[in-house]
Amino acid sequence: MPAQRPRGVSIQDVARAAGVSRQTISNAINAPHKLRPDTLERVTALIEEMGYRPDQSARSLRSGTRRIIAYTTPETDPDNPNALMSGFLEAMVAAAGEAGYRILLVRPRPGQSRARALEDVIAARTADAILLSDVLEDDPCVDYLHETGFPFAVFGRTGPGRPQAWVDVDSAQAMIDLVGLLSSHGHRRVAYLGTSAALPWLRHREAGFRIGMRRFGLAGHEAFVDGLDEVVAVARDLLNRSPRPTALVLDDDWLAPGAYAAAQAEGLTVGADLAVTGFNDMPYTRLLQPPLTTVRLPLRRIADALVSRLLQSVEEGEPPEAGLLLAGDPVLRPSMTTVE
Amino acid sequence: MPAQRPRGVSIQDVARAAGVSRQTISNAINAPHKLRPDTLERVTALIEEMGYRPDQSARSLRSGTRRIIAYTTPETDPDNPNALMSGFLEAMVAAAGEAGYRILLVRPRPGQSRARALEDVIAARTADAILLSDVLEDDPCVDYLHETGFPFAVFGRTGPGRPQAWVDVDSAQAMIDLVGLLSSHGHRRVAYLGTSAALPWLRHREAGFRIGMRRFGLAGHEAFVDGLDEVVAVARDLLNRSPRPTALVLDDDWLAPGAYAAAQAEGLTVGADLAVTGFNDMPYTRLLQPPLTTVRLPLRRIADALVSRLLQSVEEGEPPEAGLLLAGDPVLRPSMTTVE
DNA sequence: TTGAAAGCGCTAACAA
DNA sequence: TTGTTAGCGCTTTCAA
Repeated sequence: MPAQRPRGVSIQDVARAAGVSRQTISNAINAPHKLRPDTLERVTALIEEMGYRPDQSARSLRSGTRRIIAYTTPETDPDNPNALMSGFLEAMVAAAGEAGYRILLVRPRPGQSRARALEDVIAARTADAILLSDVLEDDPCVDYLHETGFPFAVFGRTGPGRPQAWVDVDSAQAMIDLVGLLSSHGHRRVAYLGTSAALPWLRHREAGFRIGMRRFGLAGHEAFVDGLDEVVAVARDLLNRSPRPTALVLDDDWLAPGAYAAAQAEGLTVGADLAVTGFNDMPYTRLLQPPLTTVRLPLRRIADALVSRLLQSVEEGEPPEAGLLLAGDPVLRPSMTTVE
Repeated sequence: MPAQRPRGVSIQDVARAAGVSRQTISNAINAPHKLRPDTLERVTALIEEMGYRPDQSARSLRSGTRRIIAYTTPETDPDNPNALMSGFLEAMVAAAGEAGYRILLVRPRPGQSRARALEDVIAARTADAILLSDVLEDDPCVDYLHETGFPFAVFGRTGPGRPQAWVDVDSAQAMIDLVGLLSSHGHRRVAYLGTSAALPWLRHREAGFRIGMRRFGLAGHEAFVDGLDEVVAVARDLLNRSPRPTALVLDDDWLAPGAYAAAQAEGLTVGADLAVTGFNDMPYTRLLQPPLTTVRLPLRRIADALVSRLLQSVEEGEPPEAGLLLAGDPVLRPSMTTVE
């Protein structure tokens, strides 16, 4: 039996204290220009003094708007918490906050599909818009949301012929740039170490690597790891191909400690005999010795773009017509080397 | 001018379709035992079929309960995003979800104090309870929340003589255990590398280290770094004291890559000539070569405890009387060595 | 520029 | 066991 929490000051209380109608108080907050300056000032002072804030629920019920963006948090493998999430969320909270929105974390209950959780959010009018990330190419959530017409946006990509309410990093181009950077540092033999999971963003990076290699006329090999334990062995194997590569491109920063260990085991010094590059600019990459050259995702710009699309959908009722691809920024650090 | 989003099916619609009153529909959802089985079944089927979900705002307005926990996200230094946050949030979302609550991320607006942001949450009746983390010992938010009587809980600690609605890791004990572990592996000379920031949890770890050193009769030195760039130099200096320490205890995993590099620069092999231990069990510690011995925080148990305290406050109106200290789990990995 | 009336969708309290 | 009534606090609409 939840105790009935004492309710705070209501619009009525303030109105009585000010000797005006409730409507005047409401206007002071929602449409200040409608009040005479002196009334406005008096009322505003009183609102501040009494600590009045409109009740969120009442306001939402009446106006039909919640000022909340629901974000379905991807279920993270506890072994590999998506460290990126904290940076992305961070950016989303900031971007949404500036627009007067807050982020509500929604997790499907055990056994419940993500689409079903979203259905709950929509039907219960919990949020004004929904944000998705970590979607697969044919994710049913995207179609479901599109059908309902509910405002949503995706961090990631959706295939052609599907709703294009997404914002993503141009991973392929970033990878091409990285290969170009290696080429301009004199590298000719470059190996690629990737993660074997069939995740869209990983495949885009790989594709970018291949394009870059062709474009800059470089030679190399690719190898993929399935899990933590394989990293060092597979990297060593890659470093032993002949002719030996002078650079090792990783599809994710998380592989870097393994790559560094492999180099050491092969008697190579990263940053001198071997260049290594990563992807994502995780915080710890700057602490590796030598610090890792990698690609930084423009999280804040991504978040801003997502929020602006979301709000456009909410306010105009029109979903965005095209996806938005933002450039990643290569970050040059000492793990890069120059080859004569 | 926000478009008036079409409202979905209401309780009225379902009631009409079922030929019963609204109250019966409400009861089917909130107090099923009050209905005759056949009525319940009929109504439930109809609810499912029509996709009816009670409007969150209307429900909240009427019942005074929001089923939301507000979490003020600490403002993260973009240079050092608290990678822990994602793991903690993850656990909180899961724990709260099981209790039927969701997490709302609240960030003070620029220039706004955290206490002020909390005041907004309370006055606007946005949430049923508030969760704080990263509080300092004399954090004004804690006193403010205590005075208001609003349900809240803290991940971290508050000083004696202050509200005790907190759950924390017993960092000191974990550190003592770690030193004990080193002692039992034959180590006699152990160095401590810490972060100089005056954060409570770091000071607890340091205190635990000292207690452990005394208790096990070990000798050693302490040194502190102020930033990223100092790590390797300070660690090398520590390794050069004579007699040379056989183990290096870090107050946080983030120092580990620097410690490994320092060892290498000194011609030492971590896991053979030198033991290194960390704190927090960040995901990448398992990828270091050798994988790092560290302390895992029981995030899920912390989250469960926080949620249960929060709900107790909400439901009984009684704040918890004592803090709860949970044990951290030392995780033994190959960076530990045995000394003859 | 201000005020009065209506009602958003729901559930608590009570009546049948 | 079910239905009726009232009203949570606010904003929209319309009238003064």
